[in-house]
Order: sequence, then C-alpha cells, then structure tokens
Amino acid sequence: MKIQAIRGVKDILPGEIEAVQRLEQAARSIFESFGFSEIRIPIFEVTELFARGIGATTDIVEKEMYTFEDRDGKKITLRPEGTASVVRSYIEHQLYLKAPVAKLYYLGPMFRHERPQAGRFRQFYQIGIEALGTDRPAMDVEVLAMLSAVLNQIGVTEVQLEINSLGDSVCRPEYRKTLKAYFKTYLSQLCENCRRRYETNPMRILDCKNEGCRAVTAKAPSPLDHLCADCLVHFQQVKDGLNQLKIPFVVNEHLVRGLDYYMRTAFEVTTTKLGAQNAIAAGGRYDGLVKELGGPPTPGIGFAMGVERIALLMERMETPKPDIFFALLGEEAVRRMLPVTIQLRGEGVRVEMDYSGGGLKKQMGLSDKLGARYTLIIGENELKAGKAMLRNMADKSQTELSLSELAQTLPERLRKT
RNA sequence: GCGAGUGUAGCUCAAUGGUUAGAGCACUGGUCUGUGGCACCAGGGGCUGGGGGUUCAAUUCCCCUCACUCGCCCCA
Repeated sequence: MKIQAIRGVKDILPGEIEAVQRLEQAARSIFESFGFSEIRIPIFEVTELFARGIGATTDIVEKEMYTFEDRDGKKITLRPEGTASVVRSYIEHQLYLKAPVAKLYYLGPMFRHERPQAGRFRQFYQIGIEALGTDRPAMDVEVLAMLSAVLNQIGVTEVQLEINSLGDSVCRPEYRKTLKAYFKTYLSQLCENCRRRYETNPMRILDCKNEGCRAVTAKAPSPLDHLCADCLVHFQQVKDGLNQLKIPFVVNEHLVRGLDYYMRTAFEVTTTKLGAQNAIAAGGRYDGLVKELGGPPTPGIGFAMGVERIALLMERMETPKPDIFFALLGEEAVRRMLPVTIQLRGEGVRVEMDYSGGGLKKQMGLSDKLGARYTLIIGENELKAGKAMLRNMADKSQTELSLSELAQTLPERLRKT
C-alpha cells in the first residue's frame, strides 16, 4: 500500500507557495502598520473551548471537528478557526489590563473534517485578526479598510464586500421572535435543514441557498428593519466610514455568518471565480464572546482570510532564480570557491552550483535551466591565471575578474544589472 | 453525510476484449572532450490506482475499495 497524504490535506509545492508567501508578507506588513501584533496560538485546544465559543449547534462543532483524546484522556480538538483561541489567550493572559484595545493577528493551519473540493481542504490556512476592547464603529471601519488594503496590495480586486448588521443582545431576541413568527406559516415550504434551523437558529434560514427557502426568505422581515437605535446608529456609522474611505460595499441583509458569536457588523468578501466556495474572507463583531468564555464583558471584531482561496485568485509567481551560477571544473576549483559561495550567500546573493561534477557544457546547461543571470566559470586555466570568467547569460558577454577579489567585486556587479 | 465524473510514464493525454500499452513535453546520454537556449539521434522509465469477478484472454466489461475532481450541504 502506498503511503500518501491523507484526504483533504495538501502539499503546497514550490511554484505554488510563492503566492502564499506574498500574501502573508503583505498581510503582516499592512497589519503591523495598523498597529496589530502577531499572536501565535496553539494548533489544538480543549474541545470545550470551541464548543462554547463557536456554538454547540453550528455545523463546525456538530460534525466537522477533529476531536480525540490524548494520552491523559483529555478531549482535545484541532482548531477549526482562530478566534476562540485568541479570545482564550486574551482572557488567560489578561491582555485587557495591558492596553485598552488588543489588536492581534495570527496565521496558520485550521482543520475541519469536510468533504474536500475546489478551494476547500481539511487542513487549510487562515490569516486572521482580532481587535478586542472597543465597540466603536470606527474600529469596524478600520478593520475593513485593513482587509481591503491587503487585497489591493496583492492585486485581488475583482471581489465584493458584503456587509450586514445582525443586531445585539437588545434587539436580536426581538427580531428572532418576529422571524420565527413569519417562518411559522411557511414551515412546510422550507427544506429539512431549515426546519431544524427554525428551532436552533432561525436567522440561518436567511442565507439558505435552497430555492424553496429563498422564495420564503425573499419576503422575510429584514434584520435591518428591526435594529435597536444603538445598532442602527452603529451600522450607519460603519457605512459612512466605508463611504468616506471610498471602500466599495453592498449591504446584504441575508448575510448571516455561520458562527454563533457574531453580533452587529457581519461581513464577507466574495468572488465569483471559485465555484461554490465564494467566500475568501469573512468576519464580524462578536461583542458577547469574551464574557461567554469567562472573561470580562469585552467587545471585539475580527476576520479571517482563506489563504488557499486567495492564492487561487492571485497570479502564479515564479520561484526565485539564482543570481549567479558557479561553473567549477575540477576539484581544485570547487575547493577554492566553496568559501566564496558561502560568503556571498551570507550577503544575500543567491548562488547555485553544480553538484554532479559534469563538464562545462553540462554545467552551462544547468545554469541556463535554473535561470541564473550570470555564470561564473572557473577551471584550470582560470586558476592558473588567477582569473574567473563572468558570463552574462542574457547577452552572452563575458568579462574577466580577478580571482582573489571575487568576494568584493561580485556583489557590486550583480547589483548593477 | 449525499450525488455525478475521472483514475494509463514525472506532467498533459492517446489506444485496443487478442503479439512487446503509445505520443508530446520533461529527464539522461550522444552529435559538440572548456561555453547554455536550437536541431537531430539514442536511452531510461508503466504491477494501465488497489482487490475481486466474467472470459481461452481484461488497461478495456461487471462489482467492491481507495484517491482525485466537480456539485449539494457548509464554510475561509
């Protein structure tokens, strides 16, 4: 039996990883310019954290978690998302005492036992942020501006930002009642799934894609018409802020996030290019979560970006090519030049060389194949004359360099062109 | 969890119920013994995903299984 990667997990190979790296670099630098700091959270946690944080009736908790017992019999789960862990850490280390607002970002793998398909894996990568400690709409705007900046930076522009407000602990229970009353008369027209949601989480019916359900939800009372005064003002200020920053968005009153903890602002960035997996980033405000997990009442907002999905929208990028290839003929040349290659590499020059001991023709071929800009040729003749031949691979011009000064002259030459 | 499709060389794909399963690209070597891309020539590579069945004979037909892809669901 062949050993291979388990279902739904994937190697990201050279040629594919470059887009991921660029996304990560762009995110890091933009997040940090917004004053966010990285937090490295564990890949597994006690199961209860996710059950309570994400919501016991969500699909993630009900059927998608990688949960098992460790050797002590403790129930642990591979993290299906990052927010719960960040909040746990925030509470555990009392970060609320250190600054009025904690602005954190994280990146790394998440695990969900789902059926894999395009843009959906069982181990997938997210880059996420959380801002804990303020419920000001300005933070919602800032967070969305930051997300938008990252996507712009990496050239992912044909996407749509959808936002909605889900109400808070004041108006949401009222709305929920109104919604249930409305759906009650249409129960028979709803899909099986939604009939269950009617009991557990009626708002989820709003974003069901089933045709029958859509017909019913089209005329359903909108959450936006049932916001309390505070939520209404908050939502309006978020929209105003986005307009002021000229960040395009559409209000989607049927947007309901799949995790229980969201309140007020909820948003999604979607694309039409990835089939059924149209969400490339999503998030929202979760003002009740910190308290729910045992911390002081603390508002918060965050989002997560789907790394693989965004990478699929980015242009494929080349793996870095060598600056220079050392074509060395004979053991003596290898012996003499090895320290030079190490020194140059220490200065950040990408140096490649031949490891097979082949002839010059073969080494030139390898240099060409690797895409080196220059090839440095050193054989017996050069050693005797104290020279090295530097060949520009693009225009075939060659110049002689003094062997003893290579370490000084080469970086200079490579920088010039 | 449900439905559909596809599994043949490293990659993209042919082929046929019947001799030794082919091509292009890639790879290795040569033409060209110290100068790359081009061209020509040669070569290495395959339990045709795995198992079972039908058959004189299966890569081909049937069943099971595994994997991948796409959709449903859900989500990033």
